[in-house]
Amino acid sequence: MSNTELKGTVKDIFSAYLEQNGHRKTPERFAILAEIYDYEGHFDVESLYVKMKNHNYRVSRATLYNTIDLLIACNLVRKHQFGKNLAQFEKSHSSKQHDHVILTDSGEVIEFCDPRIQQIKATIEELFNVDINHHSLYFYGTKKATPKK
Amino acid sequence: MSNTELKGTVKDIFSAYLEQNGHRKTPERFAILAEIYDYEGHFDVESLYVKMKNHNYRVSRATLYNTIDLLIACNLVRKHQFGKNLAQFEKSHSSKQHDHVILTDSGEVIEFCDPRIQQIKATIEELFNVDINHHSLYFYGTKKATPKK
DNA sequence: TTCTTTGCAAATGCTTTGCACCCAG
DNA sequence: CTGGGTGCAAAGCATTTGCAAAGAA
Repeated sequence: MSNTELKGTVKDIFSAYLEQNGHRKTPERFAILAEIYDYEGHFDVESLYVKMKNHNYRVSRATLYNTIDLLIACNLVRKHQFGKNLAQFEKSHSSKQHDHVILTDSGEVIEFCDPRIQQIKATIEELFNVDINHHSLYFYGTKKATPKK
Repeated sequence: MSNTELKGTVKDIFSAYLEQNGHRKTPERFAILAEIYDYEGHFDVESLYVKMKNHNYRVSRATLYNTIDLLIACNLVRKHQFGKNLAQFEKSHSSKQHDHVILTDSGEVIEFCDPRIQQIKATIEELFNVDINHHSLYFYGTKKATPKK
């Protein structure tokens, strides 16, 4: 699957979401979607704002926040708060479900996958009679002084 | 173990931490520690501020933030960001390690424990050669419409 | 045309900072 | 004494809101 096809899919999902919820399909919304899916890792609103300015696209921060909320609502974007006051975001469609290790000294963020999370999720749903929509798991730590043997 | 003894222990831990790090043992710091350990669940800075005002203790918000940072540094307090911009805190000493389920419709927070987290933690430490200091796991969901059978 | 969405700027609200005074060591 | 700590108020900064103008349906 090429990147172009992927983007097409994502655009369709967003388009369908907007339609089903009586929101208008404005060029700003699709331009923002495209810029976000151009990111590889995490980004914050300010960085996205600058990125679009550099691409000569005129958007207001208000519209960015507004559109990101819509994208979160249709699961195309995920929001993170790595302990800071600055919200971080990342695309979530067709990127493998993953969680994060944050190195508190360097600020580095490592991604990982562990299937046991899904088992815990199933237990929680059963135990508390809830439907889990999504989760976030962060491990905070530091690099070991001793090298891996 | 009585609550009084527990508080004594906590006070000693904080006292030792302050001493070892060249911080002064001010009455404000211990008063704030006591108020925080009087909470059962989560709290935010504003609520703590009001609580201390009501107990006729005069503190500034600046001191609250400052002291909470110290308490986090010696693992007596944990910080949470339940997706909001408002930081939430809770005492962490001798309260069983637990994680949270957030019901996104009602805002209710449920606590749970699952030993599999520790297994995942061990895997992560080995895999990435890191020391994990702590973690946070949040499940976001809603109550099931159908009642438990 | 109608009414949502946008951009801009002002407002909000949590948190941090500057500074003079205070007090623990 | 001395330098870190405190209260207070002002400043910072991410995010939200108000409003007139734009444009999707």
